[in-house]
Amino acid sequence: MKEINIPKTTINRLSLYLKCFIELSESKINFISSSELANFIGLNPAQVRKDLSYFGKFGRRGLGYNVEILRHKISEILGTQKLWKVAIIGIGNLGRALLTYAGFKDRGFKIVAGFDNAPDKIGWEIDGIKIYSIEELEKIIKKEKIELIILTTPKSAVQEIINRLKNINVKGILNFAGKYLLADEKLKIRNVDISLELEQLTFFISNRNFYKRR
Amino acid sequence: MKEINIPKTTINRLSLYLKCFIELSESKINFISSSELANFIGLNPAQVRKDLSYFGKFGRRGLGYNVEILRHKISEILGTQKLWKVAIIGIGNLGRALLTYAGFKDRGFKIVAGFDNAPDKIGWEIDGIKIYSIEELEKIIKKEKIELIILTTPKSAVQEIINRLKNINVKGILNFAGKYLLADEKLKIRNVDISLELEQLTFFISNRNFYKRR
DNA sequence: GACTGTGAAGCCATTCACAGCT
DNA sequence: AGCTGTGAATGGCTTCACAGTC
Repeated sequence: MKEINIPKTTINRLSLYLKCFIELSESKINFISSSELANFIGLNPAQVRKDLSYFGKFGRRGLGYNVEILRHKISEILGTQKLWKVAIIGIGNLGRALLTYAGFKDRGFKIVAGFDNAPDKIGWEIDGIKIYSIEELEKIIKKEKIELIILTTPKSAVQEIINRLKNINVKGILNFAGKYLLADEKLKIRNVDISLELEQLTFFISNRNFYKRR
Repeated sequence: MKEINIPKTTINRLSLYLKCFIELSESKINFISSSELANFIGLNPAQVRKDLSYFGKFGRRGLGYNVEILRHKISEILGTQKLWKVAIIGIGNLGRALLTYAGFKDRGFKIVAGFDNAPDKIGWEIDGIKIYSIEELEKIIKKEKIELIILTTPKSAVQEIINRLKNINVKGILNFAGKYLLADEKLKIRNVDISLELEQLTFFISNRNFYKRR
C-alpha cells in the first residue's frame, strides 16, 4: 500500500463504497461507473474516482469499476478480509442488542464473548455467546485472541476497564459508554453517542433557514 | 444567529463541547479555558476559540468561558433547549434497547412512542412507552406532534416507511436500518452503521504503519 | 462514446500569531 | 499575567477539466 497522505474523509467514505459494492454484488450487477456510485452516496463523481485512485487503478475506461474486484479490494484495505473477534463489555439492553446484531456477520466481525459484573448474568449464553465475569476479562481475551471491544457499560465503569484493556493486546474500542475517550498510539478508539447524533439532526432542522449547506 | 459560513466540522464539535460543559457543570466548575477544553477533546485551543466565536463572544479574557452560560448557549444553538419528541420504528432488540436508553433525558429528547408490525408486540408498554401498530404511524405522529424518528427496522421495510414519513410533518430521521439514505430539503437524515464504525477502527489498526495521522 | 485517472484550481478548515481586554 | 477573538497564513479536501484508454 502507498504510504502517502490519504485524506481521513476518504477512509470514511470507503466504508460507504464497500456497502454499495456488497449490495451491487448481491444484485448481480457486474460493473458500475463513478457517477452512478456517486449518486447512491450523494457525492461528486470526481470524488469517487479520486478516492479509489489512492489505492490503485481499479477502473476500466469506458466501462466503470468491476463490482466483485472492488468489493474484495476495499474490504482488504479496510482490514476486514480477516475475521475480527470482538467482545462486548456491559450486557445491559444495548449490549444485549449488539450481542445478537445480525449486521456484523458479513462485514468481517464476530462477537465471541460478553462480559458483565452482575452475578445473575454471568454464565448465560445468548445465541451461543457466553457471558463471563468481568474478572475474567484478561484471561478470556487472551485465550480467545480478541482484538476489538464494544464498550456498553455505564460511564462510571469506563476508566477502570480502559486501564485494564491497555495492559493487554486489545487494539480497538468502539465506545458507547457515554464518556468521551481519546485514542492513543496503541489503542484506537471510536466514540459513538446517540444523543449527539440526534443533536446534529436538530441543529440542521432548527437552523435550516440560516444554514443552507449539507 | 449569523447567517454566514459556519464549517460543518464546527457543528460536529459543538456536541462535544456541550457534553464537556454538561460534565463540568455537574462537577461545579465555573470557568474553563480554551486550552483545557481542547485537551479534553483532543483539539488545538485556537480551534475551540474559533468554533465558539462563530456564535458570539462568550469568553472573558484572562479567565476563560463561563460553564453555565455556554452549556445553555450551545444547547440553544443545537436546538435542544426545546424538548424533541421522538418515535422509534422497529421494536427489535436494538429498538427496544433505545426505547429505554437513559442518555436521552438530559439532552433534550423524549421517546414517546414505538411502532412495529408484529401483532404480539403491539399494545405493549415498555417503561411507559406504548407500542403501536405501524398502520397507526401517521395518526399517532400527528396526534403526539412527533418530529424525530429513530429507524430500527429491517432493511426491507425502510423504503415504504420513508415514503410515508415524507408525507407528514416528520423533520429528521436517525437511521440504524442498514440501508444508506439520502437526506433532502424537507427531511434531514443521519445514517448510523455500527459495522462501519468497526471498519474505521480496523482500517487504522491494520494500516497503522503506513497511515500515521489521527 | 463512455468513462477513468489525475494535475491544477478553487474552496474550506485549521493553526499561527498577536492585538486587545480583564 | 492570562486568556480571548480574529485576521492572515498554512494545510487539506473537493471539484474541475481534460488527456488517456477501452
